Amino acid sequence: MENHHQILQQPNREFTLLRSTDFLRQNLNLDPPTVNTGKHVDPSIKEVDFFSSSSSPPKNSGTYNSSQEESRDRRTNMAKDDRSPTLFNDQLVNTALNLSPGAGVSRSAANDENLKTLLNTLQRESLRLQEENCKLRTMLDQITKNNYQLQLFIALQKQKQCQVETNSMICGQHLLDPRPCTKLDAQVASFPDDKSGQQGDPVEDVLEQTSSHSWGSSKSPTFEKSKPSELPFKKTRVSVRAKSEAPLISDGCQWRKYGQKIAKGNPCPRAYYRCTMAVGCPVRKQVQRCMEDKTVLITTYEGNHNHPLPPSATVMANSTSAAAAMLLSSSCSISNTEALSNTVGVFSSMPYIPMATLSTSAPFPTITLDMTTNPMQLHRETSSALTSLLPLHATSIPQLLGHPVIFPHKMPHPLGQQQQPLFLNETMSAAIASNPNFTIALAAAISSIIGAPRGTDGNNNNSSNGGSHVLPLNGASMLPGST
DNA sequence: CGTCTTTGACCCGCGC
DNA sequence: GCGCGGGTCAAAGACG
Repeated sequence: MENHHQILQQPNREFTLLRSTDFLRQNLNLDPPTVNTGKHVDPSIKEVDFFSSSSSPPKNSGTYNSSQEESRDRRTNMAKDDRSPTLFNDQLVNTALNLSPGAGVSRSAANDENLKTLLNTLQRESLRLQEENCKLRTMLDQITKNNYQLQLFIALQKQKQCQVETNSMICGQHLLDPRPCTKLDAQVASFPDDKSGQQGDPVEDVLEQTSSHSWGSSKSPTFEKSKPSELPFKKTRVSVRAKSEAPLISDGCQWRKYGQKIAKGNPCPRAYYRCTMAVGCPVRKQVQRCMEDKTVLITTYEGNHNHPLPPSATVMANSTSAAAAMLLSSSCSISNTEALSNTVGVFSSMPYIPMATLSTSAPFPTITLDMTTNPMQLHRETSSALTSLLPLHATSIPQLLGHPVIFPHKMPHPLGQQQQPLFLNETMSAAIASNPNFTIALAAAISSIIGAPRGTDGNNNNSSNGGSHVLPLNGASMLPGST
């Protein structure tokens, strides 16, 4: 744009342009100053507008005699696509207008004809490039999406293969009671045939069942009450344990504190937060310090967001939702220790997968993701190393898991500084949120739970005994137990 | 002045 | 039925 102004501000060139206007109007079948819309357009303004912006191409497109309709359509599409607004300008400025003093644009019809031809050609070329750019963007998005889906599929296939091998080795030791194939299994099996996720992603379909639910209070008028049998995740929670000196870990969402209580058995107060990124968002969280280690912050989430999230918040939400989705397997049980332990191999190459504990002793089933037991502690000194180990693939995760994403990653935090109390917390949340392996691990863990054969040898513990089992997300050994 | 936090009161479920 | 504990509400104050 500045180039245009600079050019236009030079007296000689401005003169030339005005002359060119006369010619275009008189000899090139241009409409008179009254454009198609009937509005009167100042000729000089029309000239400036002709070179001004790609987002507002000249209304008077009389220069495109041969392909006027086609060009108009293209310009319309181009105007809608404001993602690459500079291409059109650059083409015109840098190439079309040979306005160097030596060029000597004259009033001759031949030169103006050349100018017209050049403009026409370059207009078409720029439009073609616009379209190519659009296509390439679409392709890139698709490739990114497929890449992550492929990662997940490979992980699941590896896990399944190991599981089959293990089952063949230990079939004499375990009584197999194959659980009826679930939706997740079926969809994972057909995963390669799932083109562009149109048929629904396996994890997404599971997560869709984790519909919005209340924190558990029957008072809340916002949330529709339904029977637990209808909403299996109605009162499931995902708890994240992380070391943090700050009173609140930043997870990319906007929270409003609505209460605080001194819970019995813990002198540290428990704070209650509600998501305020959208009206009526049912997601709530509790934040409380661990009584044994006050540097450990326990954040418990419940519910699914009903609005788009920034990438970090999206993956965080998806991760916790995926953890909650494990509870979908309440009809399943985990007894095949070896089979589940095979997931260790799947995740062994992952830089950092937190330990996940499923507790059924609490009033509500709770998945606890322990970020404190990892040798790589989340300190300021190690934050850079940590983030370097955690690729920022946040944009690909939500596509898989069905949550729309508005913001690209590596953008300024949309919530401002208030929600970023410490760099440590931002790093911590980024560690959770930006790690696609974490989500892969959770998704694979879901599959391992559902895919694992049900033991009937009496070793199973049901939920009534209040037991818990540790999912081998970090290579830890699997404790016997079930939900 | 609008937004957010604090905090006491209230409601509800559950166990006895 | 009563008491306890968890969770939520809402008025008041703090803050930018």
